[in-house]
Amino acid sequence: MSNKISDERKKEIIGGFYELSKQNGLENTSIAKIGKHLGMPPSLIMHYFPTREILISNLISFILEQMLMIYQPMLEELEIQNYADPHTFVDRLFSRDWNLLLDDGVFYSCFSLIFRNKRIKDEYRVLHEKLRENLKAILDRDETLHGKDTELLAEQIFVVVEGAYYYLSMFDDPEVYEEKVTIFKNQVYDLLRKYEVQHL
Amino acid sequence: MSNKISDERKKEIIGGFYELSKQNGLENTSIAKIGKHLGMPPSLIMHYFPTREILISNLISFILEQMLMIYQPMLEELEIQNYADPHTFVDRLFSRDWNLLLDDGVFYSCFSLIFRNKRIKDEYRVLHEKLRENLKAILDRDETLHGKDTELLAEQIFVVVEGAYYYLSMFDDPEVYEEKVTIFKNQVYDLLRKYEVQHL
DNA sequence: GCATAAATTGAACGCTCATTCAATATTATA
DNA sequence: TATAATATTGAATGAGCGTTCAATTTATGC
Repeated sequence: MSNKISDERKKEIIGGFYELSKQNGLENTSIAKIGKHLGMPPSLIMHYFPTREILISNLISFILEQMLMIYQPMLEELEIQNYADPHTFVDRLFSRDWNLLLDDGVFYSCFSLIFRNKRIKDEYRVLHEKLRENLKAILDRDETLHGKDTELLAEQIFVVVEGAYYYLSMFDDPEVYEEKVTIFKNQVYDLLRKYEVQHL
Repeated sequence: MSNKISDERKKEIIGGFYELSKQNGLENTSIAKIGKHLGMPPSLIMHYFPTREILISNLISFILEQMLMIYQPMLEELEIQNYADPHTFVDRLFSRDWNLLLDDGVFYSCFSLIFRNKRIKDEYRVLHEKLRENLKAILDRDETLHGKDTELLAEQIFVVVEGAYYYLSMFDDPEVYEEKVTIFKNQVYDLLRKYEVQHL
């Protein structure tokens, strides 16, 4: 029911903003450049996003929505089988799938804004809590983990995943990269195993 | 022997750059603003740092040097006693000490540049490798860990530390913050214990 | 103390920035 | 079809940006 043209244009603009930020960096992407890229005057962009701050705020919402998409295939599986293998999900977290959804450079540029903007910080925190809650939901359906503190386990798994993402982004050599991925993946498997074993 | 005035001025400029970036963000800190802050014309800044890129490059070197200072008190202890308790060091990593040395906002702003600048990426990677090597050196002097893969252990410890730093920066409530710090600290203790136990 | 080099100044450059505004074109409503 | 609302245009604004340069002050070495 809501205004269709308006919504489409907004999506288009945020998409262009994201694309250019990916190429040239967030700090080098001006409203004029977005306009040129999309073939529209800067004034049209400012019609939909009255200030640059609002524009950035919307880019961040877009980015955080993208992040949640890592669960997309998992949720379908959950619906069909009422179960999803935690190990498979961990593999997925460490695969390149996430990079396909979201550019790391843009992500960390936006992340660095949390330190001077409380609203952005809150938005990031909520996203990270959602990521953990979703993992907890997956863990809760695994019977080997029944009765365990899956909230704690999800927290511990994700802190390794996030540390790994951060650290691995410094390595270009695919061989070294894969070697390190294996280490961190095993580190998470150990956590899962530790919880499973306590059950016996 | 080297030029004293020049070196002092350079330090002063980088210091001012860092201070203003802390307050207003890296992307909002211009050469003119640094000049005004330090009471010198922008042309003097450009005399010592011919381009803004070079200025940023030097800021990053400064920041990474600051990070290594987390080891300062530890190295003295190592020299005196030829031993440093790994648990004490882990506590130190999770304390606020690191935040005193370095502002998180500036740190992550600079970090986000690794994705479009290979030289910065390399510099960050080298720093992180140093952090791990230093921890390995501490672990190697602990007899309960003798003969163990301390390189792997250091890697696994730091990935938790780095994930924790990232995630914890989203929490302002001191109570929640402390609760989560405890979780991640225990996670690292578990890693240490796991390696120690295997020894018996 | 004089020559040379280094440090410092201040004015100026062209460019890009986010933002504004009034005018026009398009679409929706009645 | 007339009217109102929305979408789009293009030109203009002043401020701030990184950078250049020639001139001047200060320090250094002989």
